[in-house]
Amino acid sequence: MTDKNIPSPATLHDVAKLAGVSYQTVSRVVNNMPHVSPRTLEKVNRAIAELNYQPNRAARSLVTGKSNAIHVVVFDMYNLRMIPSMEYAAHENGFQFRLTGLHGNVPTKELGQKLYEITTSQIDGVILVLPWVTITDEELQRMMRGIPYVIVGCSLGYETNSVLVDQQHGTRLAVEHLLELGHRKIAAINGSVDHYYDARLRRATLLEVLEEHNLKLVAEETGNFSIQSGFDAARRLLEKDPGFTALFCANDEMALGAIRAIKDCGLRVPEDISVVGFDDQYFAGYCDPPLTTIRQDFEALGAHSFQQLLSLLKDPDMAPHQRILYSKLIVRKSTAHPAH
Amino acid sequence: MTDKNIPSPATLHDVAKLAGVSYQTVSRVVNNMPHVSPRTLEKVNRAIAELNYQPNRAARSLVTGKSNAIHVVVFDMYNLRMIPSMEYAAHENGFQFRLTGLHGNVPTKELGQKLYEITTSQIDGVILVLPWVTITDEELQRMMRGIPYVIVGCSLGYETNSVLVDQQHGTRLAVEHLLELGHRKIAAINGSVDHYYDARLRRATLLEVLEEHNLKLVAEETGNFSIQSGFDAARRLLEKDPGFTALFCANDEMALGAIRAIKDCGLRVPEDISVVGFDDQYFAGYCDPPLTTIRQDFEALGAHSFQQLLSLLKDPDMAPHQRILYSKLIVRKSTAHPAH
DNA sequence: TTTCCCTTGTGAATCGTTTGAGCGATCACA
DNA sequence: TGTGATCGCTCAAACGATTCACAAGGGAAA
Repeated sequence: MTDKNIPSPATLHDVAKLAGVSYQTVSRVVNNMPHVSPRTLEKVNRAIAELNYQPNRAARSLVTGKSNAIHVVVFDMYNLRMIPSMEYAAHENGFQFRLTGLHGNVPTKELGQKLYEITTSQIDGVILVLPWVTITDEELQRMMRGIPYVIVGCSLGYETNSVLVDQQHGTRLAVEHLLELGHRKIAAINGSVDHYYDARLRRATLLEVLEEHNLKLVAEETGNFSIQSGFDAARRLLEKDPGFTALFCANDEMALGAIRAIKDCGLRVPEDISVVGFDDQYFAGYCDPPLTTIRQDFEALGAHSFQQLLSLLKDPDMAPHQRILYSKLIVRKSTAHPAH
Repeated sequence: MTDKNIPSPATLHDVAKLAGVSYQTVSRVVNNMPHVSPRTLEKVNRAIAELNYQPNRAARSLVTGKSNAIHVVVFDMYNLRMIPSMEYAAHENGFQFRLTGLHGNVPTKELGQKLYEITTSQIDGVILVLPWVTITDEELQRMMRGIPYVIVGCSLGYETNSVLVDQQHGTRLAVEHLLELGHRKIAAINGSVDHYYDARLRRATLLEVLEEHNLKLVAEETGNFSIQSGFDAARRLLEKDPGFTALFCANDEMALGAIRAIKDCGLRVPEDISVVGFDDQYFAGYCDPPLTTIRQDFEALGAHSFQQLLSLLKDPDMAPHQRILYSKLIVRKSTAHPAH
């Protein structure tokens, strides 16, 4: 009924007929192939514009085996902030953007199934946002069946294209900041070391830097990166009362929760306890006190990962490399000299 | 070189050969069509499993004109929190998830171009996350070329499938809460009424409720929903010093910024000024003071919008309807009786 | 005028499916 | 035993592009 008003999209033939050339020639124009005179080019382009012609992606995909689309696989929707920048970069470069989120701790087999579906969908490239590493480079490479891919957020070794933030550098900045302020009794709320690559690196670096100064972590709890878990973890730390003067939190959300817990105990931040976060989430500058933290540029992470995929698409034989971004220390009001 | 190890995906023919039947029969099996004997079904299924067969989406798409995919168009990546729940629902139901974000204030023509590309890509359905309304129902309907779609976040009238949150109800809750506490001098930081449907409704309802109590807004500023803009707007309000005791903010981010500005002036929240936010973002319960706000269930919004699209896909002649979600008041510590 | 290249058209094959038509074989019923 | 109907399966034609090889026509250079 209403369907009558909707003309089915124009095809190559329609354009050809209107322009008075063969559909072959139209195909040449559409694909920017040589051997077409300016005059016919003009005619064809006008016909294309008039009919509002768009090549049928399915047909094109079928014969070329390509799709002009990339697929992003995100685990636990780990850091949504990367998504818009990836999406933007993809469309800017003429690629469709497809997304799938994996939930919970995905076993390798299920991941394999998902990747099989994706890699057999004529997709041009894949970005894997992997917060952990329960998979080897070889396994992944096999699963990807020759489709170009880049990994974001963790490293599987130098043989794999990846883009990541140097967690050791960032953590070092945070810890050394606390040390310079004079803190010696430092506690931490870490993320799950078993599940998160970043969490593991941050924790290891924390211990390493302390060791360099002949110090030990006075206490430690683990959270799941949520505000609530930071709150709970800080409560546990304070109950044990190990007398720490500074608290290193593996992300801003947990730092926010921790600050609430500290205040609830009648202590002040930073006078009694200094708190550093990680990530510089958009609320970090506006909580109370404004959070000293390590800024990670997630937008850049997303944009770079697409760029790397794009390079790989253009030159499939490109030597794999890792792109490392560095984070920086943002000093605000949640850290100060210890009272002593 | 490495390509040798990657077997090209199996086709219907491969499966057919292995199972010893014709490829059309395999097609029948794959598509759960009747008229296939249990014995051949069994044979074919075993062959499918053995070859790890996945139908070629492009080929299927080409002939059916469908894609088993939905496309979500988000303006300004307005509220990312809806994305994961949409994505999840889509994949749960066997649909691919494609995403495009539109940036800035997109003119209708450009929107039309984007939608043309999308609707001619054999997509099954579209979800439009539209924060504003510079387009009419008819225009949109024409642009969608018969592809089923639902709108999220604003209403284009009862003829259009949409799912939205009742902004008037939520705003009323917030304002009446302030009035019940005894506030009479209320100021507001609104979102841009020209650009956002929600902002317009919230502002209008705010004025309406006040009017019902024979009150007027004592002062008003406009922000762009960012923390910084809330901070700036609050500064301007305080400079003018209209002596308000309560501040209505059109979202939590602006409320957060406003609280910072208020504190910077040496005033206290809620003792000197009560603040209500909107949305109940995840940080709202943990800022200082914890924010009284209106909770909007964005996850439900995303899930429902997919469900509505799914119903529409199953029955294209379904009568259009609007699905309204209600928000609720979350009272925390940022509001109190006025000092007088 | 001849030669050659550049432009364009012709024709056909191919990509991996879906889908309606059609063809035997089976089976119930009279 | 003859007649349809039904069942299980196969044939063959699309779907809309890309990508060959090849030939015809035109214009410019020799």
